[in-house]
Amino acid sequence: MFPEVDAASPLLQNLNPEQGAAVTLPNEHALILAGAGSGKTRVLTTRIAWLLSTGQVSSGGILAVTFTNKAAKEMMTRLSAMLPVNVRGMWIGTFHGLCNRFLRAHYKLANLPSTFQILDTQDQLSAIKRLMKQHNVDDERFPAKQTQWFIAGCKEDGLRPNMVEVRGEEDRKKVEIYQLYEEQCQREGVVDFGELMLRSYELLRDNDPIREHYQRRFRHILIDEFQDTNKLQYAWIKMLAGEGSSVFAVGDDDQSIYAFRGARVGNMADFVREFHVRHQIKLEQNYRSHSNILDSANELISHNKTRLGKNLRTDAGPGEPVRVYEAPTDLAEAQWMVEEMRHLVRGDGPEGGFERKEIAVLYRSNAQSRVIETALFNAAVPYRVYGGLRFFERAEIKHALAYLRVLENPNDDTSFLRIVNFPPRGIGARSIEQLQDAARAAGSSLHDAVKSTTGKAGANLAGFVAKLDKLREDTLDLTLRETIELMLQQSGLIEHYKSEREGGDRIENLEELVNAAESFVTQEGFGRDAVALPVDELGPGMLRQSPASQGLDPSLPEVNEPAPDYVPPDAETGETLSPLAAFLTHAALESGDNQAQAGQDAIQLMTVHSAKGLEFDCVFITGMEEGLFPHENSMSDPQSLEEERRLAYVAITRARKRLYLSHAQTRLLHGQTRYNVKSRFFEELPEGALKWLTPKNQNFGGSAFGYGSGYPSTRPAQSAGFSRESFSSPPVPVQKAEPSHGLKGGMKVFHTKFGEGTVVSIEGQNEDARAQVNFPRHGIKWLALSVAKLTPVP
DNA sequence: ACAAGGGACCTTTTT
DNA sequence: GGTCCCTTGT
Repeated sequence: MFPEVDAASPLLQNLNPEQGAAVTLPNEHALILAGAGSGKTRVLTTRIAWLLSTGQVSSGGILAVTFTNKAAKEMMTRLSAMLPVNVRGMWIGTFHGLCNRFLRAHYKLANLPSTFQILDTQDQLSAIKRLMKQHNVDDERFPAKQTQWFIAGCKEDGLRPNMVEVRGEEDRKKVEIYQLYEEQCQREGVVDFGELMLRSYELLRDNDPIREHYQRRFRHILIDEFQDTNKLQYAWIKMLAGEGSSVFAVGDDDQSIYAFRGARVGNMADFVREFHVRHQIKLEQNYRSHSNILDSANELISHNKTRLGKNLRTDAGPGEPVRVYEAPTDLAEAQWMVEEMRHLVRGDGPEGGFERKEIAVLYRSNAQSRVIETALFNAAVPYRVYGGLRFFERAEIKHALAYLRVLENPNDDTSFLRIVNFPPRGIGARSIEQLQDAARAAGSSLHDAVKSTTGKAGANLAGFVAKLDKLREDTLDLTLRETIELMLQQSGLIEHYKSEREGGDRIENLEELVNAAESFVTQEGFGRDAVALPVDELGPGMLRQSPASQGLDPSLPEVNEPAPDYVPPDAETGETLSPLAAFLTHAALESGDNQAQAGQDAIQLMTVHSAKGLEFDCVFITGMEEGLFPHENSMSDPQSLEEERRLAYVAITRARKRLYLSHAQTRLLHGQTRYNVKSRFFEELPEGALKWLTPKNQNFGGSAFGYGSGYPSTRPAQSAGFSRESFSSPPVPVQKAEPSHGLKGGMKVFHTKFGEGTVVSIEGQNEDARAQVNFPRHGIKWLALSVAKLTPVP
């Protein structure tokens, strides 16, 4: 009688055999190795749809976890297109979003106030700085950034202060700060991102009825991007997986690029071992790229030693070769690219015209985007840069949110400090110090300590708090929109930015905040993630889903699941958050879209990291140079070098039809000209799939310093002639004798470490070039020009 | 109290 | 080169 394959067969129609096998696996733990472009999201969503439509589980019995809000949304959208199911009520979301939901439902058991707010990375850093100042921690020896990294790292490993191994004085101090930080957060009723995970995990671990309840409830746990899970997330999954649950983990070890933030690829192997996984399926059929691109990716990644092993294949045919370009400078690289793009967009090549939004420029680090932006800007080509500040991270928005947070929770000292003198109202550092002393003495929040302050400073502070308290009262009966509007007026934010010269954009953003709140309340049905679970969602009503009663397609089968014998106490109240609190949570968990002009047809610029999961017809990977890609900080350690290689693999597999790899001989970085050798990754690509647009080992004539004094914005584009095969003409003509570094004996040069010196002699060519330089203070040195930072001094 | 200027810093990023 | 943070000057 089960599974009802007939009912589900339309779902399976367009799947290849491996995908179909993955979707219809029995109710046991499974690991799906899903290569780039192999239809991973499709398999995940179809698996859920298949489980539901064959009556193996009700929608309440599914837990599906992703890393990003975008991925979670995508999953819900696709799922609701496949089945008439209420995805909003389902437990589909990000790790942090779901943990938030869980903690909201059980805030008492988790020892949190019902109004707890979430600290983002910025908030966390300022909280740590404040704490360190208060306890006179030497910020030379313990930089706040490093402390933040330490605390986040501990939490990712599931370690509370008392569990951290202490080896030496340094460690002891760090742990002490960690301890103090925890106490501060608890006092203020705030949690950071790591805390959302850790506290959820601990509640599951320590509370048997709760754990057993959720274990019984979630029959199927599906994890996306499993290679990116950290130690704590893996432990959390283990807690939730009970006797009868099946964990369906989907991931790609070759795309693991987040080790630096705690991701453990090893979780995949651990999962297979600890869960006794019997079903492993590889999805190797790629539906994205032509084979020259895929062969390049396969060949490159085969140089990694630690792999589970996987080879992508395609039916799409070889397609075009991967084009490789070498430029004399980063500026020339950018200009060549812009010229190439113009042809691509116009479509005067063998391929038809490409849309601009189907062309992406990828780079290893954000600093590289500037030259490219300059070139695009000068050529009047529309472009869009990903990354950077997002909406809810902008200063003016953070200020506005801080006002709202203090309304919601007066004990939130981080927010209080952010706004106590913003806009300026005569409360300076001295007053704030006094207030902090008073608060510490009384063991209270800053807000509550105000009443015990005296004098002129006290009067100012009292005035501020009175204003806040009045605003809180006045907004009690208002809608979210009205609350925000009143706050914007009363806080003086609008007025302050009006008087500022550059304040126009900021005011626009603040107005946009009102819109964001409005659409949050209406469209978003205000905050799936932020609302505590209504009791029926945990009760029998949810577990014995009755599709008809929800207005759903009655063909979804009834599921016979045991009614829960236990309902968690917290959930009984059916308590929900105020719209304001819900909105604040939303703001913290979903930092908002990157940029406004999303719909525009523009060239896409982003780091390789942010390109993960995306695909484009045409991809330029720029700055393929030693020290940049692979990054210099990752070159010495074999492990991180492998991660760099995976990063390159991710970059290559973004391209559907056309791929360019480029590098420059010299590059202006941090205000210094650097001589870079082309990336070792070029040697790891199949020669047959490549097409060198520039001679493979050429030597550029002319001075590399020709542009050193500043970027001439109107440098003539190099590409005049355009051949049918490739749009590019050879770059700067090879002129002859003068070597690429442009150094000559007798020249005065500047070195960052050794200062000014005189070139004595030069030896070797290109990457081997070395110069003998006489430094008055350090003597005569031999310097490898590909490494040393030498700038000519006029 | 606050604005303007000097100096160190500088992978990758989501939540 | 650009940003953030701290110091200095009014």
